[in-house]
Amino acid sequence: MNWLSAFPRLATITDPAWLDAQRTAKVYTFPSGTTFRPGESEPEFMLLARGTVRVYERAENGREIVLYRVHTGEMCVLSVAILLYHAIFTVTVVSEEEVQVVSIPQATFESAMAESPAFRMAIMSTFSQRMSALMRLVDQVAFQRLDLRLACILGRLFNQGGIPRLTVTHQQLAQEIGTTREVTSRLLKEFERLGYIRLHRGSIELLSVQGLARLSDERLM
Amino acid sequence: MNWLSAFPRLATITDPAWLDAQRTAKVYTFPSGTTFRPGESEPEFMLLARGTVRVYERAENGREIVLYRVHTGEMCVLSVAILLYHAIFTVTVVSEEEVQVVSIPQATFESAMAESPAFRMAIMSTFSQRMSALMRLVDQVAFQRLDLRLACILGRLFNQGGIPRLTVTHQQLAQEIGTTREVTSRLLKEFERLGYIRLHRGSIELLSVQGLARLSDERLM
DNA sequence: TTGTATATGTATCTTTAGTTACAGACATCC
DNA sequence: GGATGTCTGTAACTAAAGATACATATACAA
Repeated sequence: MNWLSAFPRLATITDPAWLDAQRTAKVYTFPSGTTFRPGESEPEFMLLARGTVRVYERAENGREIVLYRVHTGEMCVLSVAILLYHAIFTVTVVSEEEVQVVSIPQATFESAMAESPAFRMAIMSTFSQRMSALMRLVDQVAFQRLDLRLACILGRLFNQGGIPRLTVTHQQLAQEIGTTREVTSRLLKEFERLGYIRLHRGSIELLSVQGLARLSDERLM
Repeated sequence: MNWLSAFPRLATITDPAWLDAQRTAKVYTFPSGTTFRPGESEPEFMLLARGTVRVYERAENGREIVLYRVHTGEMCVLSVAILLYHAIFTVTVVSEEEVQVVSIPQATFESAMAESPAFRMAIMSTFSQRMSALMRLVDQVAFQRLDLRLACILGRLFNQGGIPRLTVTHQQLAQEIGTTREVTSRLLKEFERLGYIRLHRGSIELLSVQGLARLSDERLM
């Protein structure tokens, strides 16, 4: 049960049904860029032991918007909704790096849900967080201008990375916020003109945290 | 337990903990237009025994967008998220008609969650449905033009009503889809010009289902 | 070195949506 | 009837975002 260490919270749960479920788990490794279509394969409960996956919607014309990410140590609520309620999603899931996916079969997952209160709570907690994040996202997309949303994303990414240099293309940023590459380039250029960032091929350098923050902090992240 | 009849699914559950919770329930009646701020009052689990409430986000400038509605016989997942995880929401909830709200205190709700698998499943099912609806909403807002979204809403409302006459103001429709009254009026006028609807003061008459459908059916509801 | 693929820059134009600023219509309550 | 409030119509303007159409630039590989 090597993978368990990625899930500190779940690792403390000692209910027999959950321990049982652990034993039936299979661990798969997928390379970066693997796409998953929720509901296509045999439904199993999925957890992410390593890496990050991006959950996004894609429009007919190819534009995309990121709904949220699942990070190391998090659970996939989509798989829960599909398992328990045959929910249907139009989203795509793609790994952003090499990922280790833990997969637990329906039967033992359902036992764990039924018999382990702590496991249950962990699942529902994730549901609840995703819900509230999605609500905020609707608000942002409906009412926030693109430049502010872009500044937000940049701020968050710089923050996560820890270093003042982001390895990301304009296209990727566009797909993050649901617009096109050209629009993103235009906005980024404007940020550069204002002295907040410096643009390089394939990466962006942070010059002024304050500048970006002035834009994005006024609005909620 | 008069109110139970509004919840056919929950009424069939006979687990003692849930029966217990039922006994601790209080029923309140609120007039149309009552607004609730999730997280403001003492957290309790809420169900809607009668009426409809609208859950929406409001921007600083007053514009609003509807996230979803809770109808008679449905449960409020916001109250669950707040109860169990102290989740924070920026949404507003308002009754659209006189509503009967069933309120169950934290203690007995948690027992029911812990000890009644069927009750649990009902809750999680609602979570799962709201999640998938919110994801589609993000997609719509990000990629769908306003006229299509308006046509969708009109189609749905005409359908629900059953009659070819809708009692709704342009302002209300604007607040449904996150835009302003003027824009809505413009779009409606265009629909009228195309012969799909006829506009009256405070109501809209359906002339051509096909017309609206041609607009909205191409895209998913 | 010469392709080839990817990434970016940018100008121009169009479309969509939001804003401003009223005018007029209708409803209701004194 | 007159006052008041709500609802609708609409023109004119602005702003934001999307689309089009290339020109460069860089990286990497053959």
